[in-house]
Amino acid sequence: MTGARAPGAHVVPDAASTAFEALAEPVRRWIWRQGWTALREVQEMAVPAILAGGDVILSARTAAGKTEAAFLPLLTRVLPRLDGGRPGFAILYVCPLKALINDQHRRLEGLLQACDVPLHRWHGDVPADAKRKARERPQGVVLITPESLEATLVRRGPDAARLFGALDAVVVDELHAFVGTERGRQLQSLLTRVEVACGRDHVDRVGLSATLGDMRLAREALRPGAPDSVRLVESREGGADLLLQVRGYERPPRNGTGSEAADARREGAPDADGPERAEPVKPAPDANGADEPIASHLFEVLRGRRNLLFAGSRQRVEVYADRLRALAEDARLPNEFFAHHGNLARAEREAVETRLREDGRPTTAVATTTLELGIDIGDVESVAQIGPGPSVSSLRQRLGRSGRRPGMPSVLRIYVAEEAAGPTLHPADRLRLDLVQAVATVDLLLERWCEPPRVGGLHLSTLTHQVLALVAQTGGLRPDAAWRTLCGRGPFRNVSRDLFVELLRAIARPEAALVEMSPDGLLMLGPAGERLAEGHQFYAVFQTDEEYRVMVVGGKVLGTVPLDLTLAPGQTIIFNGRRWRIESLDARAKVVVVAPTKSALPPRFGGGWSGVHDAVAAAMRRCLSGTGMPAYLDAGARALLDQGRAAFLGYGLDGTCIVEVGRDCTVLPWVGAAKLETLALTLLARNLQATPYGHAVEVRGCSAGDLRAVLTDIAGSPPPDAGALAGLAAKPVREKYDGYLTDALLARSLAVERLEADAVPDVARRILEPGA
DNA sequence: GACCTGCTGCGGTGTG
Repeated sequence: MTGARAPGAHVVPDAASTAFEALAEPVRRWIWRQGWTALREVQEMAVPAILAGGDVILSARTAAGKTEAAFLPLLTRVLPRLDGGRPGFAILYVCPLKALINDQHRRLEGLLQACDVPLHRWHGDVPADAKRKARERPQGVVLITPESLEATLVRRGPDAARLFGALDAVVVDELHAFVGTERGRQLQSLLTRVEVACGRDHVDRVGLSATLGDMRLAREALRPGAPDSVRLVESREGGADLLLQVRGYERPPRNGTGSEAADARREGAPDADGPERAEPVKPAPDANGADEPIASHLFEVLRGRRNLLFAGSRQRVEVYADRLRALAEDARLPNEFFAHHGNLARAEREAVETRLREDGRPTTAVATTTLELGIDIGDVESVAQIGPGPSVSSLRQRLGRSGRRPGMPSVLRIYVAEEAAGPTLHPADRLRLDLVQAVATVDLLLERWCEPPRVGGLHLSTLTHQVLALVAQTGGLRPDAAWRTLCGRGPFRNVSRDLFVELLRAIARPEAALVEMSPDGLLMLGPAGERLAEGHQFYAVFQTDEEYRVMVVGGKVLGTVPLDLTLAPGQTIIFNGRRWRIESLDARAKVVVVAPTKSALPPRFGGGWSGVHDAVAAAMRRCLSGTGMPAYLDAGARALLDQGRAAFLGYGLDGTCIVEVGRDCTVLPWVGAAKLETLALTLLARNLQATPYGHAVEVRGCSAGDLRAVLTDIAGSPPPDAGALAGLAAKPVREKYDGYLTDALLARSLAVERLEADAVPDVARRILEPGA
């Protein structure tokens, strides 16, 4: 393991606390009773900033005390005003997870009691009776999800002014989880709608966040249109030392001829019923199993401790949880390895979280990104990861889960397996791009760089939803009033009046029927809009698919599996880290009943490849063209990097970005996913068979010379028309309400959100002359 | 070759 300085250096706070003196009497008394000797750095900094009023972002690592940093001064602000007895909540706290609301409720209960301020939980699992009582006597602090806030506005629009008219501030927790997403856009819109409904010009917003790559984007996210008015409180307290290792492994070559194996891999499951393929391609030995050397090393270093293992996909979570459990059984040890992902039942996941947080026994949670979020699991001793991971910011979140105790380092191990070299290995595989991506990601983390969220999208699906919600909330309004609330003052700033009218026309078409105009010029819900807005599934803006429940004989629900999965009685699956046989299946009730068994295969979940940021791709090229060997690589990883660099030079990639493979070409432009996708569409528009795959664009049936000629023409031409390129894309319907829009609107939104047409000539130039 | 998040109100019946 290699020591390296983690992002975040120690900062010594001022010894004398004027912040403490500024707090209200009951708040100070509560602090005394906690036995705190001093306020944490972020709290010292937050108190004067929040007492001064205005919008504020508090940024500090997990467990630095951000929640108290916000609530100590906010309570100080509201306490003098509570005696008047005016109805209405004083503080609205919004966060993305029900589990986090429950955590925060536990955490704030004592403080709020000491101040004699009511505290309400408000989400789908809270009994309707408690919510009714909070609605009847709105006072104090309410902890709510965006969806429950949406439901309140839609169902009780006329009540909004009474509930929220007296708000002193809104707290947005886990701000980074909202930036650039559909759900974040909905939340921004909700906060504007609350202000408008109450006739308020401005209600202070306080954003809490652990990881923020770009502070300007975070400020814009908290107050769209006025980022400069948002003050920033950034604490760097508590950065631990980092012990880091990247380990490399070679797995045995796949069966079948090289090209066949590569095709099968590229196109997913082998297709057995094609007449031209008499024998299906045999799956590789590891296709459904763990890499055995990785599993044994994990078992050796993780057992007996408290760890998180990020396995990369739900299927790999199941595979490794199952394999590590088996290794524990072989060693006659009690099991300490548990699966944790989004398809497991809440009770199963909570059992793992509770064991990590409260139980002294050694425990490793094998997880997807579920445990990156702010759920309280205490401190862990080490973090391990299989594969390069999706992004730098994700790696940073994972790292923050360990090394939280004073004097304890953060420990991170990354395991990368690449296919052993053989005559049939594809050039892209010879470059060892998984290992190179892991190195690039780690290097950028050590440089403290982090992907900025992708902002600036039109989000027309969510705008459609917000039009329906606003009409339902108000009972009908003039189109120009809707535009002013949602686009003029609200977050849909890049939607002009003309584009808004085009959207209204699209969703008013008879085949959509979401809205219609009343004779006196009011925007009303159409028949389909009424049905949507009345439904239980209306309040969330993100898309979800239907799934089967997995139930053990006797009735306990383990979790869910995708509906399109081919499941039949007699088949076996690995689920929740254990092996099961399917006993029966009820398609109407969507239930799979299972019983324990000895051997089984892991279930398949959906998914795809989302690619990397431009900066990661550029760092990958620097890594391959360099000669230095990072100190954090083990012998296996060093060998893989040597192989990748030899291949890089062998293909002449220091002087070109094109590798000719038989009658095809592989193009490696070292750019991120959006530029790669746009380049492929540009080539497609010129009648070349171009497909983005991984970090490359593959061009079928085209010589390097012909491809160069086309790229020379692209480099010398104006950028292609983004809308026309978007029209060629296969999947324009991506979000929940996209299906109601016209092709023209979908192409326009895709062009803005996913493509970078303006960059295409430059990308073509750099492919032709990489050194330039 | 990926991951995650969320959800109302009412009417019927049963119980103390």
